Amino acid sequence: MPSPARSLPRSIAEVDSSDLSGLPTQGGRHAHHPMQRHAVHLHQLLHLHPFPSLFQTQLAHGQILKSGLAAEACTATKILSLYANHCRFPEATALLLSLPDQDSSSFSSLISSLSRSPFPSLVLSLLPRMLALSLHLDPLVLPSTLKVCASLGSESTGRKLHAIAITSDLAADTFIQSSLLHFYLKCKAKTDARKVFDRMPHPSVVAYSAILADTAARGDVCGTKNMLEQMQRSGIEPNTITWNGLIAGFSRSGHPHEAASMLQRMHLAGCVLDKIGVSSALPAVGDEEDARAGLQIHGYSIKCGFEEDECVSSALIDMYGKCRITEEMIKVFDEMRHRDIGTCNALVAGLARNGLVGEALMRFKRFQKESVELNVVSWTSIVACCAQNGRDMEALELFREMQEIGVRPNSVTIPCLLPACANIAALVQGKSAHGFTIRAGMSADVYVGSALIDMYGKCGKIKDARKMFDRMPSRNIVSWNAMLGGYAMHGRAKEAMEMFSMMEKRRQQPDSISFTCMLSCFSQAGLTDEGRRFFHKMKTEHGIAARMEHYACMVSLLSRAGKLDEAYQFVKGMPFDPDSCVWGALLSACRVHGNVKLGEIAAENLFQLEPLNAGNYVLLSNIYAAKGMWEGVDRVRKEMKRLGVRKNPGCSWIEIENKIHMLVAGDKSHAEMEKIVQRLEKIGVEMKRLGFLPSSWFALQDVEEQDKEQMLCGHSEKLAVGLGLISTRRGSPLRVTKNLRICGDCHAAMKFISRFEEREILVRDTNRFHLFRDGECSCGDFW
DNA sequence: GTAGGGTTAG
Repeated sequence: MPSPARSLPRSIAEVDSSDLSGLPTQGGRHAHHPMQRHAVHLHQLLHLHPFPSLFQTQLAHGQILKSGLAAEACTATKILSLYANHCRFPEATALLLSLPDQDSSSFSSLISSLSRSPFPSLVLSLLPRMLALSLHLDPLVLPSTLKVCASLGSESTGRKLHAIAITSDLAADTFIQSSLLHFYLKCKAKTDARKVFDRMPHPSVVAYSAILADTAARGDVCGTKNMLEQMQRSGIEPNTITWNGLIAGFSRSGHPHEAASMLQRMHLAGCVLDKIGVSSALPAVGDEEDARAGLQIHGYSIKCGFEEDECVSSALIDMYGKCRITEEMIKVFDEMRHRDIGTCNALVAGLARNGLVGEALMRFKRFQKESVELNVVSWTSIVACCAQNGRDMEALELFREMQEIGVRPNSVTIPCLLPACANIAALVQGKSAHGFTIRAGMSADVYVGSALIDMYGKCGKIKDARKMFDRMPSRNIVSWNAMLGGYAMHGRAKEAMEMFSMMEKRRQQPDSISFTCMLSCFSQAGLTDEGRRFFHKMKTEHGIAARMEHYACMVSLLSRAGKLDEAYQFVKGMPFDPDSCVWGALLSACRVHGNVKLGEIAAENLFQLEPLNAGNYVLLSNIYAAKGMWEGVDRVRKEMKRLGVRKNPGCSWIEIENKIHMLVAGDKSHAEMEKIVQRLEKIGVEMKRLGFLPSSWFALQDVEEQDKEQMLCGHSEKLAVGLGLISTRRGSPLRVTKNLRICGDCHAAMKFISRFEEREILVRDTNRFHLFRDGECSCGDFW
């Protein structure tokens, strides 16, 4: 016998007949003819030995290949089943397909094993051959085969199996019916699923469970309840699986109250919640309000000893993350003895959701160090985490790193990454991600498409955004809103309105976000009456109640058009307390229009709501400075000092030759800083000479001399333009993105630079795009 | 031989 340590042949062809010398022979008898000898060996090996090892199986396989004994169906079938016993499914499949004579029982038995193996997809390589040979598939194997088709989404094969079931008179079998039902539900062939169900004379509890879980998951509350009633009327009681399916379905479709009610009914029916029920029910706990229910379920899980189940724990982690109970979330994770990748991912996502980027990145790096096999979900989570928390450059870097180590981004990764490109207008990287989606065959994905529209829009490429939109094979409300948002940012009211009419024509219902985009667009474009009309239309024609962001847009719309008092009246008439966005819109308009009185009211409210936001103090201070009210400036500055509020540094990005450069106001660390400053100073001299004196109207006035000089050319957007000027070809356009609103001083300087240097400059600030061309700005100074 | 669970997306 070969020792187990002996290395296995690398391939069947490598097995030599001399390898058989070590095998036991029967009573020392040796056959003389080589063919006979092989046959004896094979006989001994396969039929007399009780449990041939994998090595022996491979030897036998090698023998029949060499000696032409392959025609012996019985031997081949035996080898086939031995391979299956040793979980060598790919070899078994290849062997069966290579046999000249194939019989239906070998196919059926191998398909049956494969469907339960880690290689269910191999079933799909056997089925076409079997169907082509018109071989009969064992009816007992049909349900598991359909299950494979369902899980792999192989719709056409499943449909063929349905036809076979009908022609072989098997369509009345309850198992086959339930399997067909499940198959059509999985393939989202709703009508066919319903047909199968309706044709069942007596649906079983399994069939009811499948259809109930699906109806609940589609959010059809009424349909689910009716079906449940019908089931009970026909004398079939739901079991644990039925209840769990209902709970999971309602949780997923965003009906937490229905899920809770099912949980209650389950309890009343005497069914005990198992760990699958726990992990199905937890996702229904969506926010702080439901946290009590979540805590109860956690207590119950501890009592039952469910917390060691990875699914239960990751559902708990997710629940605590959504309820913003982060300490408990981390505790659940840290107290687990065995963590799987799902739990690690849930933790990273939970930290990300709560803005704990540093902790998320630290944990992620620790997982890498501990050789946790991070998958595409883990990487997507950490990329999303950075992109959602302003760490855009790190998101891009992580995206690069994941590909470098061979983790392939999927159609979720891309919509997570693209906002990072959009935030810092990293057009080259965004385009490269676009290229990736085309190569990966994701072009039809509606989430990917919508994220690309958003990215192109925010990178200043509104025409490319529209091209993307027009090419999408299917669109949803997100796609439409991305396009509307793009037009809003570019102040293109005409196009936005055309888009809106197109939505109405194509019966795409606008949602609350669509109206936010429209109102913001009208605000950018200064179309007060249109804005008022849409605000009204939203409620009367679409039944959408105005939310905080709609009020903020209206305040901005009115106040930027100079109707400050009307804006203030509007705020006072709001049905709920205005938030910082609403007061913030009023305060920035007060700065533009120099209204001290209203500015003080808005600022006072903002200081209450967000005492540590430096931007509000700076705005108020600027309003005072513009009027020469130095004691006001001083008061604000002292208040900032008292509270320890520091100015949020201005930060701009510019992309030069595939590389994003970040410039921070007052930070001189960029390698080219000396040249940048020289260039800007030269421009400053020219501006002075030609009478375009930089107004220091918008800068904090009462500052030390050194700061004043820094302010003159230290603003980050100016530094970025300076860098662009010294490092790109003459005449080529510059695109700059800023984390704050562009200041008046810079606005004037950009106009000058665009003419003096003959450059098109596109600056995106928090609000909108400003296209500077030949001394003018697209916003018509309405910034 | 058929039905139920956790993690990434505006």
